[in-house]
Amino acid sequence: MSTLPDRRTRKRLATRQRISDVATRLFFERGFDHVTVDEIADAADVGRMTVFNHFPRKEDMFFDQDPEARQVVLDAARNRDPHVAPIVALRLLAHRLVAEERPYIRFGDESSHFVETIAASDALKARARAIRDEMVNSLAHALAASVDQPADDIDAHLAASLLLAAWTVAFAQAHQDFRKNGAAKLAKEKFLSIVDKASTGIETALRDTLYGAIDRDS
Amino acid sequence: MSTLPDRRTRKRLATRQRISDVATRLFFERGFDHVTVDEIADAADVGRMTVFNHFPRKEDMFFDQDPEARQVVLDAARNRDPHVAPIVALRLLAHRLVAEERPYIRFGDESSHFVETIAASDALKARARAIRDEMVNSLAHALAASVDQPADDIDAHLAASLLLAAWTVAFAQAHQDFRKNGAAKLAKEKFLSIVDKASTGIETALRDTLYGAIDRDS
DNA sequence: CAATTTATTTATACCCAGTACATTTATGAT
DNA sequence: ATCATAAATGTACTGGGTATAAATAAATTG
Repeated sequence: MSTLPDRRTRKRLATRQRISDVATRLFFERGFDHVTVDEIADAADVGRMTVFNHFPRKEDMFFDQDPEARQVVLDAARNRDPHVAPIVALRLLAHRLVAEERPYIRFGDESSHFVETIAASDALKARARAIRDEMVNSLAHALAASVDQPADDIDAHLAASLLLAAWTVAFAQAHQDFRKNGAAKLAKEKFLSIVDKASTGIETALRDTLYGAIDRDS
Repeated sequence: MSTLPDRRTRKRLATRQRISDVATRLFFERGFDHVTVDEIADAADVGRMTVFNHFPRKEDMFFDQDPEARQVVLDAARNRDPHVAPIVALRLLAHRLVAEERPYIRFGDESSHFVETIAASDALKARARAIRDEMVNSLAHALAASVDQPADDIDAHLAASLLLAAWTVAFAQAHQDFRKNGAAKLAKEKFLSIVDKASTGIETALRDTLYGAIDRDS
């Protein structure tokens, strides 16, 4: 399948990884806003420009593994069981991700620290919102495509927007719950209960569309 | 009621207004990112520091009349008819605001240009998202207070988040519609149809809570 | 293996938003 | 007229991000 990349590529990836690791450590230790790019460059033993080569924005070092997380959601929208309505498929995805304890929907000390680091930084909060916005758009497109509708279909955008809003609230509340009780199990349950509550409502709003109903012709 | 402010205050407000006017004009002419704060200061004939005195962020000059817009929504949540469920009250507010053609929910060439200027600038988009986020929080608090629940009530947060997500989609789609057809009337109808569709769904999701149901004891 | 091309790293110099701090100037109060 | 206060301003700085070009290392070609 994947052939061994050449030395040039290996070194590039190694450098990138070293920068990411060093940056993550510093961000976690001292907070995003209190670490400068110059410090990261020094600590990773590379030039300042090299850092910006690999990470156009400082925030990209923090949200490094975000692309994979997005892909999981988009794949679920694209490869759903055709007998299950898109909104339902995404609700089931939430259950599966929580059950599998994926790195981005997990409730533990590490991910708590992650969330708190974001909360402490305006720049990170802004980037998190931007990522969510981009996610709304790509999810809307994926949903539309999954029912053979044009990419700018309004109901798809509405569904994507409401779903991600609900997930965001659920995630925030579940983390708050975890910080309070320290019980991952309860946090998970809280997360899913909010997702389920919102999903059924969104399904109702879009019940007359292709997103809330099962395809008739399959 | 409001007594005439003293000269000091009058001058301060005048300076502020002059900066805001000059900045808005420049932003509209050349795009937010292509106007520097120094240019604004020069054009308004004030020192650079004076600009930052009145507007801590460059973006604040653009979203100058935002605070009033927020207040309208919060007031509606607080002073609703007790026989109408909060979510319904906000749906009715949307209808009223559109009917009254409030500056922030209007569909015309001017507001189109406003929207396009935001779309062309990452900084403005980021600020718009931040404002929406703050709005979600204050609306959640207002909703919770309106039914005598604690400020961090989850259902209130869910309602606020879903409602603003829906409004945002509706606003964006209606503006897209207006740019395409140039018909304000159709754009209004599109806005309200999306708001209504989403609101009924949100109401369903929260039908067992105080936000989707009429108070029993009134 | 030597020569050449190509990708990566790096240094230098710059732009711009935003902050800290000190100073001046205009206004209000006594 | 004097004093206190608030607004406007100047200077100097921090830090993220960009443009450009030079240096270095790896791949490719003859």
